[in-house]
Amino acid sequence: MHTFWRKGYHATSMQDLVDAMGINRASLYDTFGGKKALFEQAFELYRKTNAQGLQRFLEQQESVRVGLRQLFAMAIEETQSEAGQRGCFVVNVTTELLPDDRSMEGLIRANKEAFTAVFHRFLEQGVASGELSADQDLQAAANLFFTLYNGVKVVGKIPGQEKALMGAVEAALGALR
Amino acid sequence: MHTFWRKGYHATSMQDLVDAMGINRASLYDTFGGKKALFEQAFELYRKTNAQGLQRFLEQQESVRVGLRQLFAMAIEETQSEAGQRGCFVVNVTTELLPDDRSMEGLIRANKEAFTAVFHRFLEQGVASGELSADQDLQAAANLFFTLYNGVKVVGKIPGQEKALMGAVEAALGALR
DNA sequence: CCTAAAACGGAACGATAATTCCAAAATGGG
DNA sequence: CCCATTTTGGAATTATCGTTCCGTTTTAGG
Repeated sequence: MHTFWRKGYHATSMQDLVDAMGINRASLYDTFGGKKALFEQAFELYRKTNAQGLQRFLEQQESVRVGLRQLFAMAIEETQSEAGQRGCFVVNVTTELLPDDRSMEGLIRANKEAFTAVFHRFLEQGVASGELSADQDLQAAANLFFTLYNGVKVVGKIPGQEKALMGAVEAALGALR
Repeated sequence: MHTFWRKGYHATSMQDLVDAMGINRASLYDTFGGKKALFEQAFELYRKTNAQGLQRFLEQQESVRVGLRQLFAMAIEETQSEAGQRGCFVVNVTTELLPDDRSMEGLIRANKEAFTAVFHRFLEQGVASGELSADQDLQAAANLFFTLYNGVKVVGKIPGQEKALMGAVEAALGALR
């Protein structure tokens, strides 16, 4: 999974995967069926792990602003680390395979919807707790944070953008009333 | 250029390029030197064209909010068109080639800096004209709009996201005071 | 018109790619 | 321990890949 994440689908060879997984080439085919099937399974594992991680993180937050700030701070800090320079697997797949490979489109859309739903519920909690005002479009805000998250994972691939990205996040938080 | 833009670097074969450009394979090598060199030239042409287009567009805008709204509306509408589903060449290259291919990093960074500078000057004009309040971090706002633009170009690869993306943009505009 | 240069069509070259094959080795359960 | 199953190491298969080659055709300038 990490190899696909880092190099993308096309630039990852089966030998790369054999090396990374430490199993024999024939076993790899026996177990997974082929490059594409393996890719899809890796993608689905990543997507599920990611969405659950986000959900769990936000469940533990008491303040919407603080929670979102921390979420983005972690994401941004991660982009500056060795492993985090891979960016977001979903984002990488989106830009690499769409629009030509329609087979991934449904999964990518499902991921988007799951993420914005998590953001949306989190913002609703902010309204219920009185932190946020009820007179704003929470759906739009959820879409803003999801889209911004995608942007962060792209721009964060450029080394040295921590401060600029964190500024962008602070500006976006300013949109919450 | 369009082929690299759509398929990415690794998935584009020289035969794809021969077909797209309609010249002989040997001439292609004679003229450009090789796949990588051709890619870099295509990228630089795109980057320059794009940055100049953005500059020219914003120069004609009298209102910051209206100008940014239109800019993003156009970008979002474009993602729903056939040609626009390619997304943004720079974004695609960033996610495909970083972090492994460091040779593109300088160009990608330069592009980021050019774009945020254009946004920043535009916001400054808004302050000078009285539309925007001077007591906000214009650099952070410029970074927000640049990062959001990147996010739009990713999420916009999923068909049917026009409304959601436009909502995200409206939410982000709400951050301007 | 002539001729040098450029472009062409087609193929060769060596490497890489995904997938399959097979005898041998390793594993795990009875 | 035995044996069936799984995994292995190594290679083969077929196709594609980026690059180069070369005789022929086309082009453009004098």
